[in-house]
Amino acid sequence: MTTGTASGMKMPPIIRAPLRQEIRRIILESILRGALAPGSDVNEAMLAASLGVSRTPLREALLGLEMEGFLKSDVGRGFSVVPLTERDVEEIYPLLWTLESLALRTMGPVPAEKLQQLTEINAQLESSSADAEAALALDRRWHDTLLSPCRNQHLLDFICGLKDLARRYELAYMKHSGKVILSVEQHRGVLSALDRGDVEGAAAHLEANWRVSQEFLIPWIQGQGATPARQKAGR
Amino acid sequence: MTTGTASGMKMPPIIRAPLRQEIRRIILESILRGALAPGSDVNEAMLAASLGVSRTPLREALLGLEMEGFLKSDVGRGFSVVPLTERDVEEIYPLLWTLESLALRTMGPVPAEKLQQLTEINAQLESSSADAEAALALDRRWHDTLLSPCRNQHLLDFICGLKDLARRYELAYMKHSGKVILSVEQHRGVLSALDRGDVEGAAAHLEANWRVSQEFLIPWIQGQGATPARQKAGR
DNA sequence: ATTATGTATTTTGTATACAATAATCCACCG
DNA sequence: CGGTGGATTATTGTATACAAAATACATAAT
Repeated sequence: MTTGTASGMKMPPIIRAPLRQEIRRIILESILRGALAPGSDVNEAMLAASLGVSRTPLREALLGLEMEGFLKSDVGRGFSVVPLTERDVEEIYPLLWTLESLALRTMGPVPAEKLQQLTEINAQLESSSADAEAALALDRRWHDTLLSPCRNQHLLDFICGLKDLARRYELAYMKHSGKVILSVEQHRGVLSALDRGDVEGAAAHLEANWRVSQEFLIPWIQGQGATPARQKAGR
Repeated sequence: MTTGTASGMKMPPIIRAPLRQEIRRIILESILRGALAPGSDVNEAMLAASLGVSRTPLREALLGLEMEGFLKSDVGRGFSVVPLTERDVEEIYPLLWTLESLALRTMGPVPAEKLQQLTEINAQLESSSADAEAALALDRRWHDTLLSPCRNQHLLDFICGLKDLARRYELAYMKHSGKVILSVEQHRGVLSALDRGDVEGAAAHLEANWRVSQEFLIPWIQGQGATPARQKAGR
């Protein structure tokens, strides 16, 4: 008898992740944190060397990030980080509130236990609202928890991608302005509407939530002027 | 004096497309037509050879198609065509009608000239409704024309990807059943609503349009039983 | 001094090579 | 006769190599 993966034993299957996935995570983090500045060019050889991998899985990761909207590529000139633009903000947020509302409306009533959980997260969010980084993480957790009963995987994937795009703007805003966008009030609105079974009302509050963020970002990014465009790599 | 690209002459910039893009187009077409059967495995070496390219740009194309939802990949086992499932249909169509409605509502009033164009395309659609392939192409052109004034590029990209996903189901349906899903009536509904400036009404008709397609597909795919699953490559 | 031009260097896009994992086949055992 | 184990082959995932194109640089001409 072998001691290894015996029959009845529920071994969590050994998960091997492709290199491109880990690379993607690291690069995305760099983009979100601004380590890879908006507008800057990506040098594949350098980046590959600094990550200790070859260009093949690196390029696979870069192409993925291009499809998600973080990078763009021009033939013969390679990849560059897409700039932060007012237009992007005006495109992304309506999609977010529309799709989160859709998820909320189509996923059926939220169980009471989940409401409890959401109230709790929102309380944490209220107290820890000094630290921008932590506040964003909690805000995200709140939304993810809210929509976790949604069975539409395509929809959740879209929302997830859009949230990452939005996160870049929110992080940049908070880094530059030092301010934190607070969502506690809107979250409460969503929860109280859900509490009385008013899904449409909850959706309206969700929309308001995203709209507030958008309305913080737009004047700020306008104030930044063409800054992101000027940061366009050292040329 | 040189005869070539003189100064004032507006030369349309020579567009070089990366290989992966062309490869993507060809493979997507194969998937839509069913040449690459739902559930079947993709052999990279063979496919690369048959296309006359190396595995590098081929894999880049495959990864793109995976992100779009046409392929899936398991580590160590490579790519396979995702099966046709009822669940997928139930996920994709609500997204389509929600996002097309959003585009319609946010893009402002449709100019009269566009309405004329749309009426024309719809007439063509009505007459050529014998040929399934042609009908699908015209239907697509109608929707694309309708939403062409939309300025939200992210939104249009999402819609485009979803339509490709939907097209696979509709083509499969029409190939197997010989029937054609007709949208002429719903299109007329959209147009007449737009004609009287009723954007919300138009959005409702648009939703009805997609819903009809969905309701054709669901019973059919249920009838297919687990067929797509059984077609799962030769194992 | 400034623009044009030819050359060197860098960098991308694609092809090939290699190592590790998964599938296949066949002999052997129960 | 079914199933199990081990070698063998295929296939993937990653690294490296190479060719073409773009950038940078130096030089020459106006």
